[in-house]
Amino acid sequence: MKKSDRTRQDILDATASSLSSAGYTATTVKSIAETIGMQDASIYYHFSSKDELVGEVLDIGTARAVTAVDQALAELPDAHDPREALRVAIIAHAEAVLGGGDYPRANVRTFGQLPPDLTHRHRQGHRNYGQIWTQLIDDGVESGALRGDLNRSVARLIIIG
Amino acid sequence: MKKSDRTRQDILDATASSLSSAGYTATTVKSIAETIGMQDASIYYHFSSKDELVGEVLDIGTARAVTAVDQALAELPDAHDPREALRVAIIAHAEAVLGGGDYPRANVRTFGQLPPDLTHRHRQGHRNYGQIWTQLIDDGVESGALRGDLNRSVARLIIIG
DNA sequence: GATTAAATCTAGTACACACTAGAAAAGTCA
DNA sequence: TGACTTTTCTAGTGTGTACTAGATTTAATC
Repeated sequence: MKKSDRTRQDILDATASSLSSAGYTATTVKSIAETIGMQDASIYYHFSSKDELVGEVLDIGTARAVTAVDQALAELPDAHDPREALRVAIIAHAEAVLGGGDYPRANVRTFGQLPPDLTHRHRQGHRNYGQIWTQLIDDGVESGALRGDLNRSVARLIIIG
Repeated sequence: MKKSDRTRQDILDATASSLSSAGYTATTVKSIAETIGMQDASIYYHFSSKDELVGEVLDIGTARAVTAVDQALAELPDAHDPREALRVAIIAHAEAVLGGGDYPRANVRTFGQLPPDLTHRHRQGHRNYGQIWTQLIDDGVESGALRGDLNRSVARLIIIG
């Protein structure tokens, strides 16, 4: 039970690395296998398809971004300025995406190049993440800390791309 | 000599459309041919390879963006504020990229998913375009209209992505 | 209208890719 | 060790892709 877990992790790591630097198409099952010194067919003992593997990597990436932002917000004092909340959230997000390792970066790098199935499968995860930001922005507007006439969707887009 | 030019244009248009909406990988020679009611093999009478075709589309796209920005700048009064120049340039750029048709959009959509050869081939074109912006930003800084402590590379990145 | 040139089509090849089946090896534990 | 399980490998299949060769049709020219 141990060996399998380690190998599985190696596969995930190699996939995240390749996705984040080379994108979806250039990330082949063969190239992943080569990175960890395996035959490509052996990957399928651990994952039933390339897209299941990629999907898991992307899920981990969004989960990490969510965790990073949640944690940053949790560390705020109880009574905090909505602007301050937005500020630390933006920083946490940027750090996760830019410097937080391959998993969150894989999401950004492969955005717009995934096959329809994968795109659809992860829409929910993205919606959940977007929800956090919608809330932060709404808080800011309603408390008067942010201008009420800003386009909230656009603001969200600018922040999280 | 006439028929060929029209067909060639049709192929370019169909390719630009597909690239801008579906990206590089999903844009197959067969799908392009189908769009204009041809067999995929017939494309090769007009273009020697998929990448030559795609390359031409991308070249047209960057050329249009350059033209749009140049033209906007040319319409400024002789003595103009560097900030004003930057402003009209940004607007011209955004209009070209977002609403200026499939060719400029193809560049944005396929960014980061092109095969190495194509990426390399268009680096010069991108550099030239970036040069315009570097100049605009430098003008702004040197005339004192923009803050001198801003990171010019980052500023350029923010504007043109 | 006949002859030549241009343009497209039919019918393939070659290759890279995801993926499968079953044999072989490596690991586990009595 | 020996029986059993887990993991990996060898050797393929099928499919979609870019691309080619040569026949065939369509357009242009005399």
